[in-house]
Amino acid sequence: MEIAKTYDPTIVEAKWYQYWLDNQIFASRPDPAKEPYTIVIPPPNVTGLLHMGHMLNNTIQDILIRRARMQGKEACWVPGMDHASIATEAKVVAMLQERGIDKKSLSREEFLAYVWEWKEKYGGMILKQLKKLGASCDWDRTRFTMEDSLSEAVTKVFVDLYNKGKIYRAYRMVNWDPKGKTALSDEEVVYKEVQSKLYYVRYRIVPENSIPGNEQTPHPEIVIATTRPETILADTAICVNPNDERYRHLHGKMVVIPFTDRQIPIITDEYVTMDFGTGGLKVTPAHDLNDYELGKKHNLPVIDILNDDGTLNDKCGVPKYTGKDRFAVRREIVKDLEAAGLLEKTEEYRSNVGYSERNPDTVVEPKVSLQWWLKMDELAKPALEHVLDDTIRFHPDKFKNMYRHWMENVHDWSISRQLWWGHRIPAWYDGQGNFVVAANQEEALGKFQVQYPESTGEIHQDEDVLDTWFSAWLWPISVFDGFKDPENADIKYYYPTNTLVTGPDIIFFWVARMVMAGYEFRHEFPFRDVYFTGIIRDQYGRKMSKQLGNSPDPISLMERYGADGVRTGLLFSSPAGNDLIFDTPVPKSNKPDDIANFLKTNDPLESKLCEQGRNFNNKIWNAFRLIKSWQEAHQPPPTPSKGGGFATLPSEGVRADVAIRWFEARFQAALAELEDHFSKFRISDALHTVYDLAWDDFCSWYLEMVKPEFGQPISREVYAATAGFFDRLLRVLHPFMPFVTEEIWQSLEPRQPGESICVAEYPKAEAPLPTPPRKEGEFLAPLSGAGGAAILEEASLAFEVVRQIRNLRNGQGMSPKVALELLVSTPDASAYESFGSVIQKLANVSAIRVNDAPDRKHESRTGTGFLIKSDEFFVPLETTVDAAKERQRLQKELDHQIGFLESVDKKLGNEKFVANAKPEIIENERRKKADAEAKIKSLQESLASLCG
RNA sequence: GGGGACUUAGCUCAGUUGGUUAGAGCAUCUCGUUUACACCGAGAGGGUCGGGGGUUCGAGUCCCUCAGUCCCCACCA
Repeated sequence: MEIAKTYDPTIVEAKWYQYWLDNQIFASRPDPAKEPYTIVIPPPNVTGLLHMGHMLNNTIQDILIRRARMQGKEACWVPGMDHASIATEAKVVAMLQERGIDKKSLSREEFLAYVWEWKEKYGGMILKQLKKLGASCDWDRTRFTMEDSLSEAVTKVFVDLYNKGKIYRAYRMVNWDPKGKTALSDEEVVYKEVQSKLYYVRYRIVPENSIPGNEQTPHPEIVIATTRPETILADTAICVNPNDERYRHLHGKMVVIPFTDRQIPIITDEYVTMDFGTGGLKVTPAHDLNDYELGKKHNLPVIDILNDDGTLNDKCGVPKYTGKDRFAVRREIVKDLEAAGLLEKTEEYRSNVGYSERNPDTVVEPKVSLQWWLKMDELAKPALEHVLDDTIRFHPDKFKNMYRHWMENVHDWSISRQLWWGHRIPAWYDGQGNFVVAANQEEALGKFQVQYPESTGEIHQDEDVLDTWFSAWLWPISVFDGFKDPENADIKYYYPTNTLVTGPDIIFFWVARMVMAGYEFRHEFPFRDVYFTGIIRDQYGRKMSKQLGNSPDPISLMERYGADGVRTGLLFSSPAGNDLIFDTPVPKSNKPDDIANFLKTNDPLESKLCEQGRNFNNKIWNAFRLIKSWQEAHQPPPTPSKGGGFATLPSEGVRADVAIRWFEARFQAALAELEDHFSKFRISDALHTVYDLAWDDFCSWYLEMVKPEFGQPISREVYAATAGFFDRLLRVLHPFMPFVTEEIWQSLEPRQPGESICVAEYPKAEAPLPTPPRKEGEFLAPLSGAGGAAILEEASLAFEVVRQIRNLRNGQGMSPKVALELLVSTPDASAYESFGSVIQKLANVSAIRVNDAPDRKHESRTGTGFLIKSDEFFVPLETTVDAAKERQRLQKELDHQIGFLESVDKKLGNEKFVANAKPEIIENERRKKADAEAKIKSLQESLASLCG
């Protein structure tokens, strides 16, 4: 069989994903014999498309779930979608507008028909894209927040919370999105600092109201600084600080609103800061939260001059402004004020302005309106407590602080939205101002008969829908039908879930509220661990977003580098809890010209990270090709040997028992490291561990050790051990790169139909064993712990020797093909007994003579040497070495050692160090001193002999 | 304004209770097309650990301070 030299993921990935689906590998059902491991996906927007954030987030979830599945747990990853009320509605409104249809011209039913049509057409694309990534979700469990049974859950919860007195209806100041024409929660407002202006406006004092005898007042007017001059028309008072001497004489007077004949009083309140602006504040209760509170305190009227779409209504009292947008009016009124001599001056000013999260160009208006609210104080208590006491663990735990701060200052949640796409609020009204909350119209009628027997006529349901997050916060419960049937087998088995993987940007929107719902409705936490991924940024440090056009297309990336390549590429640089910079080139701005210029000289899909991921895949692929070639090569019959073991074949050239024992020990150490990383959610570190294990230890060292000469056979035992290692290596790699590992695993040995590496057992760490006697024939004994540590130490010495010899050749410009002789002088020869053949093979050493040349320094032969710890090495060379080069090298090393010795001597000569440091530290310093002294002595001798 | 974090090689980051003269990957440079892999192999160079001060026998690590970057919360018009 011919195996391609480079791995081609394109065909392979689709093939195996289909195989996994066909064989129901990802399907899960409660199995009391197994421990459940559950993840619910953060449901992406139903009409959303995959972006880099999803890639990272879902890769991490997939790694966790695949590993758990291989560890024999009942792994269940529930996928699904969010109806994304405001985001989807905004998209459909825009789509209709393009088609020339105005939402206002449609009935609710007509509009919703369009949304459902849109959802059918574009919905769920993201789930298909997740399959490309390799996400091992149980697709049979796919849920949608607007499907019937989840909608029922929402209604049930609403009615329940209303009956408990936690949901209420009230007039309050809310954040109003004039584009979406809906209320928003505090969390849906994004503040941006913008350059604006501070306008100093003159308000004329009404003379009739001036105090008698004081007509010659020096202040016929009061100047007020404002950033929003258009709201002058909604002012209901001017407020100054009572202690402000400048305005004492104006207390209680009236001023005239410019361009109107409306008069408002000058009131006093200590709330006003004297040293900001002019020390005077215009009070606009309808359009500013603080003014609203101030207005309530002083019983001021509320004059709302804005329509729902942000245009001015006729309450503004100036006909020419009526019907115009607030920003247009701002420009106009500034001109008018100036013309009227009422604008004293204008100053540049930076201030924070709230924008709608979903309509990012839309400035949010504070607006008083009648909305539904959810009381948060009681819900927050257990949710806060159990994060602080680590019942629910945050990774990284710095997010606990953020969480605590929000929970301690939580405001009631404004849950109603003036939209159509979403869960309609289950409240019914009669025409007389009465209402009831009920699961459906029939129940509502019943309630009316009991509560309002006098009520007559038709009832109608609330027109508004609920905030998207009001269904999302139920997700870990509702996906298992925990509301519909609280005692069903699924919810009892899978809940609480194990791990939530999400971005820190939705910690308040979603995570905090899920915790609340968990305790409120199941009296238990919804997940044990929350892993917050970083946010993906571009090379300029900007968050990747559609608006900026700075995100590479994930599907194209996967087509170029393979899903496995992109997965590993992303994770190579994913510090736990920190943002990650993705390295594809991006245009500096999203202006068409910039993009065009950018594309002329840049490849937007070029990514060193993904390349590294792809190269890693290829490396594994080629290890496979090598091992496979051995399998197919002729193997000799089992080699007879003493004691049930085997003798190394000449073609292998090394003591295979040493190679095998060493890699076994190395593998065990890596497994322990992996376990540690995973337990701390250090996923990127875990990848680095398997990367090093596979590339360096397995490919560069182990395979090179046992590799027979070209065309020569390998012994059956070594092949079996190697194939066994490779199999286990593939298993630890599989969660990170599912496709390539499946492809190789399937070809490595004949497999049964339906068999898959996805459900192959994850390698377990062996219990530590005592050092096995190093007798031939016992090499297969499992080895770790003390025995493992010893062999790992011997190996690292041997590897250092190999590196030094390679380096020496390199420095002398010698070909690797020239075999060298190696003389060793050492107090402990054991490492050379076991690893001597390894050194010979990998460094191309013809013979090692250990403690065999005590007088080698007096030998007349030319050569060169080096030191590792206390072992001295000498390589005799036929040809004369470049003496100058060699001297330079030795001198450099000598200088380093002298400096090193000085620093050690300084420490040991310090009485306080000897008195205070821990004994093992001092012992270590003494050893360092002895080593350095030995090295210096040897180096000096070498230099001397080189000169002589 | 309140809170949190970060600043280590050209770049992206490790450095877990303070203890060898600080590590990795990428990039750069040198050598090598040898027989799994040039999506490869063997090497090299590159850091006064943001600045300053302190604690300590000893500081990348702990404390203070200054500077810069970022995030969250609040929203004095």
